[in-house]
Amino acid sequence: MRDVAALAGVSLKTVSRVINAEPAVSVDLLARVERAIEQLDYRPNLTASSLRRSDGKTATVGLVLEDLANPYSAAVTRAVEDAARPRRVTVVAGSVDEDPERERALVHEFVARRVDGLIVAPTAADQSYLMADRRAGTAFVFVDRPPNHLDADAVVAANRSGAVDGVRHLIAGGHRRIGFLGDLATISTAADRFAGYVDAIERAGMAVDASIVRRDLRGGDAARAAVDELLRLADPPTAIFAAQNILGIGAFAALRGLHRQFDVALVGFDDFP
Amino acid sequence: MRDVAALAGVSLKTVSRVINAEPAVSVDLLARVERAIEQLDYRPNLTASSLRRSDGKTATVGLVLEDLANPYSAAVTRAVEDAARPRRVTVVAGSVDEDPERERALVHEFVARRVDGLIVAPTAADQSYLMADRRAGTAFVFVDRPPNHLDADAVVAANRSGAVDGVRHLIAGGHRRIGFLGDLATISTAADRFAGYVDAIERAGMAVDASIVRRDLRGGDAARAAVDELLRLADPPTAIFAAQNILGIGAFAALRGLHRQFDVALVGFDDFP
DNA sequence: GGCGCGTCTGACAACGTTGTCAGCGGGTTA
DNA sequence: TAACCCGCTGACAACGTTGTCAGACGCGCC
Repeated sequence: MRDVAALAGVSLKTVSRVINAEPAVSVDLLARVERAIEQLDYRPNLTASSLRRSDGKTATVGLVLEDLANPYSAAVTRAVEDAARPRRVTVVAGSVDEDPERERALVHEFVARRVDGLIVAPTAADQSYLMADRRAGTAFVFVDRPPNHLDADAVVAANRSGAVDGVRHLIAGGHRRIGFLGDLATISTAADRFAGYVDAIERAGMAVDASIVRRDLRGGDAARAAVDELLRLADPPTAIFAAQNILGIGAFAALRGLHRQFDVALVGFDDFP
Repeated sequence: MRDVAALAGVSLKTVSRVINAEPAVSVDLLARVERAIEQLDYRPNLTASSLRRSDGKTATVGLVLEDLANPYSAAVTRAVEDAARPRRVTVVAGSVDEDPERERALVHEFVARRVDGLIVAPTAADQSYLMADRRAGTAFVFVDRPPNHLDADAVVAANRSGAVDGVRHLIAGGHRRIGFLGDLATISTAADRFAGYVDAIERAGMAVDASIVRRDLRGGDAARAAVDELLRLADPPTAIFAAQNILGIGAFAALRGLHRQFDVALVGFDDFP
């Protein structure tokens, strides 16, 4: 900026005014400054600018998600980007991989970069550690799962009622033995979906059979193995409710591998292409 | 930081030394400062720090990709994050959506934030506009497609030979009429893959039949419609080569919709779950 | 001619941090 | 005893920008 001011023969402040499109600049100087900027390929330094600015805003939001490569996190990232773009806000993102330590580290890294707000899919059992940061001015919103021990806004799916609907659909199709595949029981969404499964089964006057329930499955391969196992039981399920997208993909692959994709019903929570 | 220094009864510089783990601090002061940091919930300001630092590094890389929600971009984002994490580097990312204007805007936004380097999947027909930024110290690497009119490193797939392999596989399966589905012909990877298709067909002593070639397809729905059309031809293809993941997904859906998934062969470039 | 007002411009300090350098005290060497 | 070095500490300037304020100039009015 100094060079631009020198080349245009004006003060630093005038260059700053041009860059921020402040009105009080004569057309003459405006043109001179713009030419100098062009000539020198000057690029404003946003970090310096947000340091000095009175509101201290960095026009950045942080995204702390499960795994940027998984379709759900990717969709959230993209949706946040679309909301941020017209507001000229930039998105920084990181993956937690269900590691509470990593969640804290990411949050603190983003706070150190002074993001204006943070969108977090919580993994840790306790988010009260964010209290201090919130007091210091960082905004927090949670997504996918509600925070624990912290009162804050959260955007979550209708986990329980969604699972009820899915299982009812299978019951309506005449199924009486419906297997369940679920993620880690400690994850609140997984717990809610399982509760919905139990609900639907019991309200249909049936009992949950633990032998065809597989919880704490991590990843598609685990789901695949679980389905292989369920179908080898003496009294195998005729339908499967997969309570998460990756598990649904794994279950589908298993059924295809066994050429059973047309006679074993499959309903999956979440979506995938 | 000022408050921490005051509470610990030391100078700003000493606090700075503690934060940056510089060795020349007595254990006594170290403990006092750490206690003060703890007590005040002090969080260092990385933007101010990188402004002052001699190397001017921000420990940030920018990712300019096609669409953060698409599996390819998501996988790249995640891979970059995994490489960045151990180096304590943060990732900022944005979607271009094949819009050259957007590519420039994103790059300039990231440069204004003084990212240390940029990883770009180029869309614009000309990347020479980056010359000035590169001179100014930003590092550039390209991914998925090579840059145009700019000499820089790029990481790309074996587009041509990969397409040759895919089509040969179909030929080896006895297919003589192989349909082609391709993305915008202006995209270099799409052009290369089409060239590979032509190569394989011709080297097998056959001729490319333009009536079963569909290029410039955007998105799964377009691929679906194209397959519907191809299979209604008087002399329909017995196999389809889909030169991109989204197109492959669309083609697969179309075949299933027509219950032809077991008699029309399908090979797709790229991968998806 | 003097005054007030509005428009434009620049000098200066400040944002939160780190690089540089000088100073202090105490031990070691010639 | 003098000279020197080493470990530790803080004062100060600087990074690139913007907020504040004061000044210069032109214009219209009394």
